[in-house]
Amino acid sequence: MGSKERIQRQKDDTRKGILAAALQIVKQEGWAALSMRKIADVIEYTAPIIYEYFPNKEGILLELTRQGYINLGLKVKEARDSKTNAEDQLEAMWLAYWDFAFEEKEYYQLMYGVQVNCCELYKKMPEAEYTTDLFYDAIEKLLTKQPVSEDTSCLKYYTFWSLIHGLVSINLVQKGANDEINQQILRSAIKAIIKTIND
Amino acid sequence: MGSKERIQRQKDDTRKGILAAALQIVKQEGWAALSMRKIADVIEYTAPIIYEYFPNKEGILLELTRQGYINLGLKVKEARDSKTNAEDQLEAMWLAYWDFAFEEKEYYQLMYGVQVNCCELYKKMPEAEYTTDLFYDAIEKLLTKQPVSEDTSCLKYYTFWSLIHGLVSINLVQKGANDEINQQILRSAIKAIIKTIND
DNA sequence: ACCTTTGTTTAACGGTGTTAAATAATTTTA
DNA sequence: TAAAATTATTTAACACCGTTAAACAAAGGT
Repeated sequence: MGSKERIQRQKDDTRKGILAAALQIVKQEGWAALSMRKIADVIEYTAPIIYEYFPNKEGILLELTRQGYINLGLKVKEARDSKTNAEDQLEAMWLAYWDFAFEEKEYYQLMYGVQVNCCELYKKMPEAEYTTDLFYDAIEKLLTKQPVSEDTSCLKYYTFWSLIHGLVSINLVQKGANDEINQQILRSAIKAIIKTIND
Repeated sequence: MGSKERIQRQKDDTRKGILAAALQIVKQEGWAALSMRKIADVIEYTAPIIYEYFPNKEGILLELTRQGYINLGLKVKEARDSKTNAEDQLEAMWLAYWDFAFEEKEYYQLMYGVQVNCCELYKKMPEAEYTTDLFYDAIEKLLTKQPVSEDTSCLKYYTFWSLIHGLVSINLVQKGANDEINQQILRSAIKAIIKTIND
């Protein structure tokens, strides 16, 4: 009965199709325009069929969020492995984070933007922790004062993240900004924080 | 005919009532739960009456945004005037900005959060520029290299704003964070940026 | 008292997420 | 192969949303 597997494959395909359709709509019309019926139109089904694959609309968003975190993690890891020096690694990692935010704008908005439930997100989404851990490790390598206190690395991590996330947020909504200035802010601020990392 | 004025006063009251009702609903149930019909319920009218006072829902949000910018401007100015030293002024101003974000959480979310139209916002909202100008002035006072180039102060302003806005955003969605750590990040980062303001 | 203007509501349109019931297609069983 | 059971899919409906046009009520002016 190989038909069982064929059917399963078809089901997997429609599931992927739903996610792809959602992303396509969002890229064309933005998050506000995403609706179950539009997704159904794209995959050439009617809306209720989607509920055979996802519990509800939020389930779709959650899955896309998960994909986003996995992709971001890969990019950041890749950036780290492209350098040997610890400082260069950390800088490259944040630049990769930055690039991801704009290359995968829709994903980033979903992951850090119009979030609904956030407190419970980290529990449901271990994938989100992976990227965080990468940054923590990189920061702790730069901390000379041993043993590294949890508070110190946490503080440094949040300082970095705040700056870059803030810069990203501002640029995602206020498109008019100059890209050169962004790069200047980004690089100089990262260097400045790295410099003061052992204060 | 003093009744004309009495009627106008009543109209103004219902207009304020609409805004107050909207804010009340948002504070109780969040921005996602705000609807025209709910507002109507609170002010004890039916929904269409709101359209006598605002062109549409966005009009209400726009007015609340305006109020937010005015309030923020006042708070920041107040903070500036509480100090004499230029460095202390700038620090106090950003701390006031920070406090506003959490004291008036709903306003801040509206002003910088789930924004819809942003490119056209600054044209329609001169109030938004007031606060920006305050910060620009404070930053330029600290710049020793004269004449002050537009690019430099812009760069410094965005660095500050990114950091603080990022920190605020993260804390508005991820409530679990420790407030002491936030204050530590905030103060140390502000001081660090101020220190490197003439690099 | 009538007419006009103003204030307010009711009803409706097209849209949203979601669910239950009805139907169509497929597979299993006799 | 024909009937039964299971699965896939759709239709119809519910309650909500923003918004608008028409109907209705109340007040004002003549």
